[in-house]
Amino acid sequence: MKLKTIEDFFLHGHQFNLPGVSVDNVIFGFHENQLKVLLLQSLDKNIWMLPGGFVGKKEHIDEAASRILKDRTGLDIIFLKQFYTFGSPLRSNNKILVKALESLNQKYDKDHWIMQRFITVGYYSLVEYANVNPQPDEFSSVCEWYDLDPLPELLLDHKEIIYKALDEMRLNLNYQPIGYNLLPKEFTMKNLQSIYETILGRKLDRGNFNRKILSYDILDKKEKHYSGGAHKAPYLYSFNKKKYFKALENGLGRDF
Amino acid sequence: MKLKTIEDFFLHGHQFNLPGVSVDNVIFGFHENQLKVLLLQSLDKNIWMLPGGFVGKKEHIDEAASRILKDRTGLDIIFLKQFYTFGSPLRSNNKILVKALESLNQKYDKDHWIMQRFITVGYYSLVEYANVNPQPDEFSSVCEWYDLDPLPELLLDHKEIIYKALDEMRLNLNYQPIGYNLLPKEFTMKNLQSIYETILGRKLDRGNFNRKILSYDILDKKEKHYSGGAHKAPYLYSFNKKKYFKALENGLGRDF
DNA sequence: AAATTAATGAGTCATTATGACACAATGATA
DNA sequence: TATCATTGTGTCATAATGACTCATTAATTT
Repeated sequence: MKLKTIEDFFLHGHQFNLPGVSVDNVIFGFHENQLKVLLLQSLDKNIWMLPGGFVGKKEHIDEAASRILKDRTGLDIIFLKQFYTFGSPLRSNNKILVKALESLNQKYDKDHWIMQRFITVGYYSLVEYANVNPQPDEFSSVCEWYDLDPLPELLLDHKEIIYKALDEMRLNLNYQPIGYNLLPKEFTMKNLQSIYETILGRKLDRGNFNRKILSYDILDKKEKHYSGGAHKAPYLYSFNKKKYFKALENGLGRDF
Repeated sequence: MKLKTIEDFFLHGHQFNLPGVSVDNVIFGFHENQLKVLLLQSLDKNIWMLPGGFVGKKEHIDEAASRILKDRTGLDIIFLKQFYTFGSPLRSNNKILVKALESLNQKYDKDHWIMQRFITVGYYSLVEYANVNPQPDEFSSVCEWYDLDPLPELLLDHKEIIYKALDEMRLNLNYQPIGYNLLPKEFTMKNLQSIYETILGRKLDRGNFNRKILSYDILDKKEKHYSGGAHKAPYLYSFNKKKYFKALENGLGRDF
């Protein structure tokens, strides 16, 4: 089979005219044993949305995700995981963007790329709430942490994206260690357990959690004990950086 | 923070100019206890590549993947799984495509979308070798099954894509049933075991495999026995369609 | 027709992983 | 000094896993 005319190919039963590519970040924050998610409020104050943006011409999608994360949170180089790509044609013209453009007397005709529909590559990360100073972007008035339950009215399929990210993050607890960027250099086993419990949304048995985590062999036990709290002083642990990142790469045991 | 000019936004430290979106399918074929992968040979016969294509203007990316699968194999509605999105900027201008266009005196300037770099959403599927009649597309002369080891020289990062697909498919054996579209209505446990062994690339214990699969509760045991082979006749099984697709949706147990 | 053969069905058994729970030790607080 | 909540450690029953055994059986051979 040979190529006849280029139109033959492009219009072969389909309207080929490329959708654009954007990135949406689901940034979970860990605060007082609660999961929050970072959201932006549109300029007209009606709708919330995930921090996201277009992918630069010569930019790796992973870099675009990092850049957006940094712009919204000030955070650098942290664990960002691509979890799914959303490609429904209903993810069409970003009405918020179009509105914003119109309000500034910026108009683009239907063929301009900005008016096309977008494919969105989703990334998630889990960051320490206190380290973040949320910054709104050009299309939003507010950027802040929001409780996962209940979520406000969200743009397009952003609610679906958040739930999918949560599912994937939970699944991934069985394969990859977590907590390195969420805990101080030295921490107690209870601190770490709280993170797992918060993500999973359920309590875990203390003894069994201990056994499991220690079997991963990514922690160093300190001689020092924590003091300051009431009652018996727990041991302090730190992540063994080398083993942690090796496990992040190669995976761990399974199942919580 | 407010939007000043649109250029402000688009050029805010980055060259925004959208990459395009394409889909690449990694189609594994199961034949005589070997895994094959469907590849296309470029018109100039130098390089092999994965079947792929652009995403239509109003097309869901999942549909684009299905369409490409159907065009290359004639197969309809089978299990296609999105596994990763490849977004390196080095995935630039498809030289094969450009060459093909030039050879047909089709030229496009640098700004035409077809000359942009592409983001590729990867899908994989596992199909029955014998059901497929491979069809080359407009940019290829040959479409055929190729052994996984060794792979020929491949376009861009297509080798990486294939290995990633294989990894993901193996991981997924722990979560989703497989085999429905690979086996006749009635089959023996050995038939099914062969599929798992082929995908995993290692032998499994017969008794343990039996126990594990039956614990999934997706098979119906037939009263009839298989006859035709030498030696003791094994039971025949069939997938319980309802249970199978429920498990495909909700997941099964873990670990092989 | 009987013996042979090799794959099957159905188990056993040791080891490991998991979930639920128990209890003594401890260190701040009363 | 006694209290008390939390911690470190361990037990125990159950489930899951990996390696293996053995009688059964249907086609093939003798």
